[in-house]
Amino acid sequence: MADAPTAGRLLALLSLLQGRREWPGTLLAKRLEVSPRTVRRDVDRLRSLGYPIDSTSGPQGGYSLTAGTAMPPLLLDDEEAVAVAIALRTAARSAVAGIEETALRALVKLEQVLPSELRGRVQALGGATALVGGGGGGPTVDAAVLTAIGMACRDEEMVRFGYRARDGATGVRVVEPHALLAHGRRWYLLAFDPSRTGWRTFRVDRVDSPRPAGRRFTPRSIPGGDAAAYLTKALAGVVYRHEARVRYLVPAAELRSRGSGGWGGLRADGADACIYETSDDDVGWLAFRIAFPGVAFELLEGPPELRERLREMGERLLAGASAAGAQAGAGSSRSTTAKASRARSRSRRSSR
Amino acid sequence: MADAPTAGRLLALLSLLQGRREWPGTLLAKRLEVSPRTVRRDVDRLRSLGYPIDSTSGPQGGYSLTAGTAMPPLLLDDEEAVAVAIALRTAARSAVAGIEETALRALVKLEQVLPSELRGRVQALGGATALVGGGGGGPTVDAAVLTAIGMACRDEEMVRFGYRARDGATGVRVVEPHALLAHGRRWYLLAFDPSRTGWRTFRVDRVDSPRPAGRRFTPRSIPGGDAAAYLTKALAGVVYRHEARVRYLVPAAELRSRGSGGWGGLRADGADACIYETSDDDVGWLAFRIAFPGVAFELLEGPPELRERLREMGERLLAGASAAGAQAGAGSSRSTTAKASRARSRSRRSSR
DNA sequence: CAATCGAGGCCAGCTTCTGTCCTCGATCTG
DNA sequence: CAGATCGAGGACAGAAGCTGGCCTCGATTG
Repeated sequence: MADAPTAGRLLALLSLLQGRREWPGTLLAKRLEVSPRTVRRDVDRLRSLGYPIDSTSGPQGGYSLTAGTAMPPLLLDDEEAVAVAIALRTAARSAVAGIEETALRALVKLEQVLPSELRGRVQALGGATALVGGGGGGPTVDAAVLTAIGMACRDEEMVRFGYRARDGATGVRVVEPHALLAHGRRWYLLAFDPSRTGWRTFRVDRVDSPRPAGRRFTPRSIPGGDAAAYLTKALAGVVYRHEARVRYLVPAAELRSRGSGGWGGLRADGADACIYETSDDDVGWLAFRIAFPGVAFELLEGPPELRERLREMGERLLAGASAAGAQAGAGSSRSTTAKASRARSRSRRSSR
Repeated sequence: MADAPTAGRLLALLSLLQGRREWPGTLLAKRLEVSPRTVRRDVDRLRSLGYPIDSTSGPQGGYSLTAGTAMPPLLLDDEEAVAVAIALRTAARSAVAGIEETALRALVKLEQVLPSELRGRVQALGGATALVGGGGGGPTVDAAVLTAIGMACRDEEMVRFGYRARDGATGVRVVEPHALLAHGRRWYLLAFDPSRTGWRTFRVDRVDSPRPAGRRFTPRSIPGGDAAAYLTKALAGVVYRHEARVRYLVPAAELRSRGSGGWGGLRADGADACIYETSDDDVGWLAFRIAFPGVAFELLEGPPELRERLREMGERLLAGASAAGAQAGAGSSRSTTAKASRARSRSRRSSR
């Protein structure tokens, strides 16, 4: 019983139409094993369901799905689904500003229905993937952790996880998850902790193996009403361990167009320079962020460790550039300019 | 006529099930405006169509869509669709190795049906996005160009575009597009050029405003049968302007785990080091690629310009860290600020 | 144990769908 | 320009398929 011939055929038709631009009606009829008349009727049905289907007459005419006003269901094949999952994982980890939360929501939706075999492929591919700009280190957010929590948020289900507090102490929490918010490069979970009868924010990169606790809860209203506002307020009190102020010798727009300037404030300083203020718990990541644009800069303010780290990076470059190739390299010895020798003489310490 | 009540309801049901984990049958019945009995039948229908729907009995029971063996159609809302589109655009531009082509295919599928209003939002958000690792420069591939060509490939439709050849000469081409392939950080179009009666590879970043030429073609078989193999062979003859060989003082696996080692060959050199061979037309990008891992290295072989560029980068870092512009080449640096000199005077390594 | 909720068989009635006609209009090709 | 191809869509009869009631049964929760 219940094989729903028409409904299934409509889905198949949608799938076919998404795979190619133009389909002649007769071909569709053959594929769907119905008469051409029925195909025409099916197309009508889809249209009346809101899917915009163009049709052209004459030889080489046919049907094609076009852009309308509503999103039709996306019918992805296995490979495409894996690609979308991986793309969303990296996007959720802040490859692009402003879409993290939405990307995560879509990812949760996808992972819920992703066949386990495909999930394995996503793991395999995505696991090997480095974070964008990850060269400088910084905490890593596991996409699996994110989606697990995201699912709990969506389903209003309590979640249990291990948490490593800032002082290093670890413990198990069971909380009512309310929202996952990306702030800067980090993800925060805003949740109500019943055992402490209060709202808490958790850094997701410190969350360990979250799993549904099995109990439902009815959402409480967040103080202030807005999760983002609450988080901002909660974070305002937190000062990252290391702060830095940098002056770049290029206009602010230049930096922004290169994708820098996030995770802190960037403002113009005259027409040809700009000031970048940022902070982080991790000196390595802070240094990488500053050096990333590859533009001349001055470190106006910052902890000694940061200066040291930047020097190390610089000396590593000088050392590497001056290395063995000079004696063995074919024609590359020409480049011993005054600037280079001066640089070498300054970098006595070998890297690592 | 033709309102297809059941088919539409099945789609709606799928959409509802994707939006939440558990739905009680009675709630679904109310939402879909049918009797609970019909809901049960609809669930049966979906199951017989291959969608795995779990159900739990008892109070707080309900239906939920779970992972099965086939991908169900993804029903995204507008925001999610935008997020997916942007995520795929960045993924196609090689954020993750190995899924570029598939991501592009999915993107083509999505863009075909993306409502124009949403397309505008994708443009607005995606346009502001910098390329991954874009700090070092290198050619930019426009996602719109990619999808336009990708659509032509899929639909076996001839495509017309402006092309800037390697020597700088520009011209208009009308070709039969066969495959888009990502190689290293670049995209290549493998196409048959009827006006020259031969196969050509085009670098997509040199393609300008592609648009469908309006004519169809029947695909020819690619010499050798495999597009990827053909491209590899075609590119083997091409030597990039600048070649480099670098020795990193960390194991190869370490680099790979950080997302480096692409766009060239990476092989182990003993247990604690590895050799990286790569080439590029652009020295700046080459230098960035080498410096990106933030690991001690030796430049074994490379053009003088590359050494010079690496030194420049190193000196910029040292200069910036010291914030003493006295000998910096930029010349624009002003007097050492009190803050900066104070900071320098206390620079000493500290623990983490 | 009682209440809740899904599973599913059965049936009557009716809506809906399909295939097969048919004509008409658009489009491309020779 | 004529003919071929292909979509649009009306009409119709017969065959499915679908729905909403009913019912019983089993699982789960409190």
